[in-house]
Amino acid sequence: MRQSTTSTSRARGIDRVISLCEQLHLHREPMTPKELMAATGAPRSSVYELINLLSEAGWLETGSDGRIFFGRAMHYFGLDYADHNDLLRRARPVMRQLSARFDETAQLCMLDGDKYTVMLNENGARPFRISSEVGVKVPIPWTASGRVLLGGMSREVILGLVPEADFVLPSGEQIDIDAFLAEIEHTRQRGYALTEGLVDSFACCMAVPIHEGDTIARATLCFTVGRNADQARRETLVEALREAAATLSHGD
Amino acid sequence: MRQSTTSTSRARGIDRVISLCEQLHLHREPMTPKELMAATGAPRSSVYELINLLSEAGWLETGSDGRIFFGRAMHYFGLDYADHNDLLRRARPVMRQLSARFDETAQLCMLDGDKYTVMLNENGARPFRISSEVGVKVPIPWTASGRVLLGGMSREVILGLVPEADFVLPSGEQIDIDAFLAEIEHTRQRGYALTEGLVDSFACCMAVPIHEGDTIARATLCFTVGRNADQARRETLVEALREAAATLSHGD
DNA sequence: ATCAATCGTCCGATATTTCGGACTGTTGTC
DNA sequence: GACAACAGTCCGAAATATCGGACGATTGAT
Repeated sequence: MRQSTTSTSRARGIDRVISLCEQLHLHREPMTPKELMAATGAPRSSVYELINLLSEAGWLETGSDGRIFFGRAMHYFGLDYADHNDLLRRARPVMRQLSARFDETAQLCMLDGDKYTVMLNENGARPFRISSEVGVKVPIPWTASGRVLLGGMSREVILGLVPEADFVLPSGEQIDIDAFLAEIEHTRQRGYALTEGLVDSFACCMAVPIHEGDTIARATLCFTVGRNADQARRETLVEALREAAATLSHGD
Repeated sequence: MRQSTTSTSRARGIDRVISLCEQLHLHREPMTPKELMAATGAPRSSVYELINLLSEAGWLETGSDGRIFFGRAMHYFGLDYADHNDLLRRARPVMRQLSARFDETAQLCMLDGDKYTVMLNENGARPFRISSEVGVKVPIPWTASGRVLLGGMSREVILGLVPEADFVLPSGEQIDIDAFLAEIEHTRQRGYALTEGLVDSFACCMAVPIHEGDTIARATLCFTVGRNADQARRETLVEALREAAATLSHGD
């Protein structure tokens, strides 16, 4: 996505549309026109005009409480995307099956800019589970997927790719770069990544790479710390993950 | 969606964005810039500028063949819509289960303007099946859902709501209004709609209403003509549909 | 190698859109 | 009931984006 501090004044109207939609997405909740004004920095009359234009096209809808959110058209467009993205389409049943087999959450993540993004999330039926919303973006070093990505990269490339701020965990803890590099190397040799209690103290994720063209994607299994703890079980999980990833990797 | 013959000259830039996305959705396939120029009627440089702006924001993506299609951002927005739409969210598991139980296609349709639109489509596992893409729009009189909708409406209201052209079936056959009204009345008394070989000679659909606020929605089961033919089986299907619809209907 | 056709980018005059603010209708307070 | 605050619409001067066309890059044919 585009920086919110877009200084360019080119195509302001369209920038407004884009930033309005991004704000809606970020809030993940319907917003009032007032909130949209504040969030986008657009003047009142412009926001209203935008809302009207986009509502007419079905891009936005106004709820019974007067709040604005995405409309049907976005549903259609989003499904068009998911249908046409080869990897996503093929991955859905695979990830669903993976999730069902172990009754844990299976995810497909893709790199989007300098953040990992959850593109598919299939939950197990377990009453308490680790789960994310599709579209959630997470700094590379926080994720198991990211550790797989960085495997084999030089220190310089890694430091260039990852924004400094992303080495600080949500807990406030600073990731030690040297220890991190060592862990990445370990991950690379092992062939899969494992994180425990990193983003959240209860989350445990395993990730393996998917190779498909230039797309940088990872398949992960997520569960709560403590589950699937013994080594044999973990081997089984990793093996299943690898198999899934192999199915999805393009043979070219 | 908005008429393609929008004569208003207000906010042309945004109109262009809207029409570009609508064209992509209509074609259901990635398009070249050239095709987009032709489809939207926008000048060459404008199309390129649009593509660049929207690509930068992740709204569009360029495939390896140079064709343009929706990008990741649309996926996020679409899922936001589906997550926030109460009915859709609750309906997904219900329709999935309905589909699984009979191994037929279950759909949730909503009225969008004067057309019925498929909002959820869960396929049975059967190798040959009746199915639609989410987002497909169908004239009211062609659908079982539409017959449920019109139940109880006066002749005048119905003729005002349904565009004249929609009384002509894909086969070219003209629907006789009087027979149609009689059938609607029959449908209303029976409590569910049944269409056989209407839109397509092999499609058979059953629909029941879902009551939830002002949203006009229907649950349907679709299968090929000839299947589920005997009366007892149909009763079972209808009963299950009614149950699903009751689950989804809001108790207010 | 040359040429033609196509693809994509860039630029600036001009036709268009934006946005401050006035206006109307609605809601809530005293 | 009077008033204030708010929500949404509308307008036109001023600020801006649009699009014709020129340009360079790339491809393909001869």
